[in-house]
Amino acid sequence: MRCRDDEKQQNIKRAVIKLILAEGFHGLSISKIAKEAGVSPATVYVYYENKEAMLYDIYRECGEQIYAYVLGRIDCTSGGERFVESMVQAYYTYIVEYGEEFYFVEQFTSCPALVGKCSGLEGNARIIRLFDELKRKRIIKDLNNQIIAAILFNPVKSIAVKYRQNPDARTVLAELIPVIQEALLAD
Amino acid sequence: MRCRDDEKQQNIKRAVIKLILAEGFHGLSISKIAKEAGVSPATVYVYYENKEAMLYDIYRECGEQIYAYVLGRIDCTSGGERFVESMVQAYYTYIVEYGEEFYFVEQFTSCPALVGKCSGLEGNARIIRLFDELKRKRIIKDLNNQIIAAILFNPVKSIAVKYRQNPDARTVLAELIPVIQEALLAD
Amino acid sequence: MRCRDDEKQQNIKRAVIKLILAEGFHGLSISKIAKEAGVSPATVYVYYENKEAMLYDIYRECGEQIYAYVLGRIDCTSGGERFVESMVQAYYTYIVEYGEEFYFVEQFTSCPALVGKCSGLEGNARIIRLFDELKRKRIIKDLNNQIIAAILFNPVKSIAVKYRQNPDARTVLAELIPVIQEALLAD
Amino acid sequence: MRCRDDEKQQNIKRAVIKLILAEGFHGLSISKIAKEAGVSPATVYVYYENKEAMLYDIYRECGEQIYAYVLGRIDCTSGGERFVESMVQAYYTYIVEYGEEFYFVEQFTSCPALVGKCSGLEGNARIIRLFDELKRKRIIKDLNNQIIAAILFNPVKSIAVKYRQNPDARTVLAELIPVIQEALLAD
DNA sequence: CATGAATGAGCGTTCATTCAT
DNA sequence: TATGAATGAACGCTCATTCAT
Repeated sequence: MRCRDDEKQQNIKRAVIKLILAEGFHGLSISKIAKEAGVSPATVYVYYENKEAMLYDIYRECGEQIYAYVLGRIDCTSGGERFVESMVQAYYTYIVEYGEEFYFVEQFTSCPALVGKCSGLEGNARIIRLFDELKRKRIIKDLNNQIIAAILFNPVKSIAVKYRQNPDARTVLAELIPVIQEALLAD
Repeated sequence: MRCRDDEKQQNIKRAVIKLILAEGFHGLSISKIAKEAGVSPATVYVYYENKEAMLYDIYRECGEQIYAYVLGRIDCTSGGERFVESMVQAYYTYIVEYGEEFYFVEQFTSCPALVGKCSGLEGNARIIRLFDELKRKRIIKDLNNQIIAAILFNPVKSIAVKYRQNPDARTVLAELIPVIQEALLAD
Repeated sequence: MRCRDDEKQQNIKRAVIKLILAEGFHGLSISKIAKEAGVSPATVYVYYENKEAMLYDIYRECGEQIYAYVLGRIDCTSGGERFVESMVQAYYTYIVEYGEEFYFVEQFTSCPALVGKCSGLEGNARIIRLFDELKRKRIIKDLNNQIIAAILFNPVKSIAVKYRQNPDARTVLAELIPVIQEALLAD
Repeated sequence: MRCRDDEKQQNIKRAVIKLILAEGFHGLSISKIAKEAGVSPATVYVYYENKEAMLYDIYRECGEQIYAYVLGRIDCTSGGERFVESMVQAYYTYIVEYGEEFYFVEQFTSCPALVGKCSGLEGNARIIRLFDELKRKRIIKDLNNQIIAAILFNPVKSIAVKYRQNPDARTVLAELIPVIQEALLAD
């Protein structure tokens, strides 16, 4: 018998991510996905149980990828300032390099109807543990984790979005880093 | 074609906002809207040219409403600390009181396919002018406006979303305010 | 506004009945029905909630029609022999004249998956009451109603089916009537 | 292509018969059959040329089985009354014991679109020959064979269906037997 | 202005069947 | 022989929109 082709599933995943950026969750359809992925609509159902499960699955993959990317590039051993800087840089680089995945996760996350049916990401728990550790070591202030995450990620995100493919972005980022450092790091 | 101040149009608008929260932009349909609003599908087209125009229109209304709400509750005359505090409080209160409108705007905004076809909101320009003025008065640091906005709004937003209807929210908010003040206010 | 067109619903009904005879319940599809009825597939859903409900509805109409037809042509006032004769003739004539409706009901009835979700026909209760009355009057034997109905209807049915459009049918029917009379009538 | 006496083919056959009872001919699909039979969809095509041929084949097997079962249990040597009684008992027992097969044949038979493409069953010819012989021996009346078959089989069938798993069935059957005897047996 | 009817196009999904192993 | 992958076609149904009143 023919064997499950991992490349086909990758094509489908890529098609979904690409189309979501171009047309949003509304405007996404199985037949568009199939056409973009170069397979038959029925083939999609070989790899995913249904559309909803497919989106959850891809969301999970992309969501975890973000955390893995950032966590893999953080420098936690050279003090708080370096920690913030490396985190911001990593997150910004991720958004620039993986824009499509990023926007997929963004749209999915900001839709309560979608994210509400989905359990939290594993990567998020890892970040929280990291924050707790850094607080214990008195590297960052003893703040609510939600606040830390919000200050650390959201401004970078909004700059990355606004300055998409604008060379000034790095300058703005350089301006942002000390602000975050001042806000989060213990004296 | 328009007939503002009509109760029917308000019903339609409310229906859209409610359904978007419950089911997302995907899953929204004219017939669902009509049913929820208690009108005929054809009636929707009396008030809006088509579905897309309807969404843009409602987005614009809701988006401007946020800025109007917050700008109307900011205290700009009692120093930077009070400015930050009043802004955070106003934004948080808005999200709690107008959750449906907030999520509608959030989802719309995070969808490039939608927001890309829409010009910026007027309220955003007013906020930018306010920032510029506060920078000129040396009340807030001379930072990129995108950074200021991101630091001011995004953490509040993520707390409001996470702590939805949780009484601890106000405590967390109180913790957040000094962090933002430290980050943004000129010494 | 445009008004619901009763003729359209009749066309749909006729299309269903015709197609069921030609192709069976399997092989029946909304698009075939729509084509045969000269309407759009979507129009079918103006008149029926869904395919299943449509079939139940048409089944009920056709089923009751059979009972109404036969009950309207029975001669109950001229003794048992005339009763049996008139019943047999009426039922046979119905099958010949309304073959499509008859086969629709037959197929529906013999499918447990379909008929099991459907409550009994009103006409059946009327027939049972008639049997009870005839038994009380000692016109027919005091037999289980199921037996009476089976002897009265099933042989006619199987002859009508086998001799479809064959002129010998009437001869065979004439042969059948006394057999049924002997079987059911009180001495 | 065939490989009779194979357990896989029996599983497929059983799956078809079971599913037809549960869901009707509409609602039957190769993949459901395969799942129920514990084989791959492709395997079905090893044993049957296509879906239609499979149904015809199984119908033929089940149809002949009924005749074989009943003919094997008839007592033709102890007079007409015993003949009718044994026939009724045999047929009833078959329906109770092989309900799934019975309903399969019933549904198939009552669908002109299916049965019309299928030649008559061999068992039917044997029954007809038996009737002719009994008529020649003046055991049963000289009636049209269709009538005999209808009176002999259909009432039993309708009682078996109505009284499915109801202990009263045997009582009703006992009531039916003399009626049939009176109707069919020569004086 | 307001409507329920009407629709062609498209939806997500499953179909019967074939392919490659 | 037996399989899971693969598919174009079709499924039942809903869509955004227009029509006739």
